[in-house]
Amino acid sequence: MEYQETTAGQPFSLSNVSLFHGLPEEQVRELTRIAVPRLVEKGEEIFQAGEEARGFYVVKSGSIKIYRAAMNGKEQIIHIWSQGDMFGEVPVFQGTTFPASARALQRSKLLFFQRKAFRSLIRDEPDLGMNMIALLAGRLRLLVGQVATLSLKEVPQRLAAYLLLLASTQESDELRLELPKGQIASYLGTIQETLSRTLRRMAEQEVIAMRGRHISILDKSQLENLASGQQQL
Amino acid sequence: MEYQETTAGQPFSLSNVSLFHGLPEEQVRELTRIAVPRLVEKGEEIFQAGEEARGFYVVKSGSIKIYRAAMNGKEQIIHIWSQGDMFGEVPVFQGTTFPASARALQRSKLLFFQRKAFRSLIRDEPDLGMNMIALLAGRLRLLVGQVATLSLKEVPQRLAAYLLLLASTQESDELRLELPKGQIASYLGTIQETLSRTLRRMAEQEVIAMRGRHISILDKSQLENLASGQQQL
DNA sequence: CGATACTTTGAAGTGTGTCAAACTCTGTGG
DNA sequence: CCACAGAGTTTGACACACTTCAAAGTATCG
Repeated sequence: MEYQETTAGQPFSLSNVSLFHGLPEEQVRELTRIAVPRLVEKGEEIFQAGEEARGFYVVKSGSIKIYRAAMNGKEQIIHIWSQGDMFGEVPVFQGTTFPASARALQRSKLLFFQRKAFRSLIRDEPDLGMNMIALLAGRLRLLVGQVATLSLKEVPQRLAAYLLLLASTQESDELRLELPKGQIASYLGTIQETLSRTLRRMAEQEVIAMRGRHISILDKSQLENLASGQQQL
Repeated sequence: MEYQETTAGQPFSLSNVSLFHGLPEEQVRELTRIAVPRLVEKGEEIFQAGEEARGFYVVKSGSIKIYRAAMNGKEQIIHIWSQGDMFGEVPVFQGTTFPASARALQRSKLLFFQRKAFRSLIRDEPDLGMNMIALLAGRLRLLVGQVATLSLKEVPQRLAAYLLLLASTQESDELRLELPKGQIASYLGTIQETLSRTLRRMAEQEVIAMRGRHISILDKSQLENLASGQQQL
């Protein structure tokens, strides 16, 4: 029996992975040859920050969190990747260890690419190199935004921005939170309790309505004002 | 009369720039041909976050801060670059606008590389592409660290880590702060007053001694414990 | 249906930001 | 070389956003 992903199994092919986009058929076959499948269970650790890396991953299905943990138990989620995204690529090109840890948020299928094999592919295929550069640049943009957000914005602003992001991703003002709220808090750089209280305040002011993991955006323009800091909660 | 930089004019050549490291003589000449020199005064704005980019820069001398500003006047310094570093490269490869702003911390000489010209060079020279990938990966590592630091560590921990970084860079336990303390605060994700108070507490506990912009590390192991969070201030 | 994971709420504590004022360097021009 | 202006720094009193700790409540899944 085939494994069933929580996220309905959209068709996956290597040529849909943006890292491999536009590559000639022949190169994609070569990539298929060197890719090593790996199945990880929900909650399973994939690698830890500081660990020596032997290669990187592409997500075939499921979702993976990239995070850093402090000794006091708090953790900061750096990013959440799902189908078609790569992760763990930094030590393929710079240094030897992973800068952050990775853990499966649900049962996920991964493809592992060995450092050496991949580097030799990239040498022969300039387009693959350019794809990689564009992806890394995009991640820099994201991370610069994250640094600024964490340091310059307060929790209500960050949460508002996050809800608007979800709305634009899901193309609807009726949102379904795909993650437990504790994980969302960790992504926003805060804790569960604070997130809960902030959501309640937003609901009290009728910016949103909330029933469990379902959130309705009632007043989008106010949410936008909150996100940009023009307005206080 | 030649312009005099505050940082004594170390010799500069394109082949010392890590982006261009290991390139054949011929390519370096081509780079020299397309590079446009630009002189910026202390405090001068080079570009703003959100602005359309036409290319990126390499620092020939001086120093440049990359930062994001909030409407309330607070700013977060993302990085400070000096001789041999590139900056503003993200929109060359992804998107069209700068993710952050850039301003000269002192009179600086820059080299500007036009987006289109550079992209055509990189297509012909795989080594240049690999250098770029390695540099971008290194920046991702830095930024991941910064996100984690801002969210997981308190000001004393961040400051301790910063002082240790300075000590290792300057290869001495007698430090000189190259920046005004307000700028350092902005880099650490806090404000001048808090930085001042934290430094005083460190001095009171005889972890450091401070005279103006000169700081002596008195107890390095305690500073390391502070940085790792094993110890409180 | 029961166990476990997740979420909410309250009360109290703490680190950091804000505002305002005084103080101290630093470099420049007289 | 001194005086001065402006930038940079320190300090205090206060406010407040956020975390911590603890407990109860609610979903969720096998």
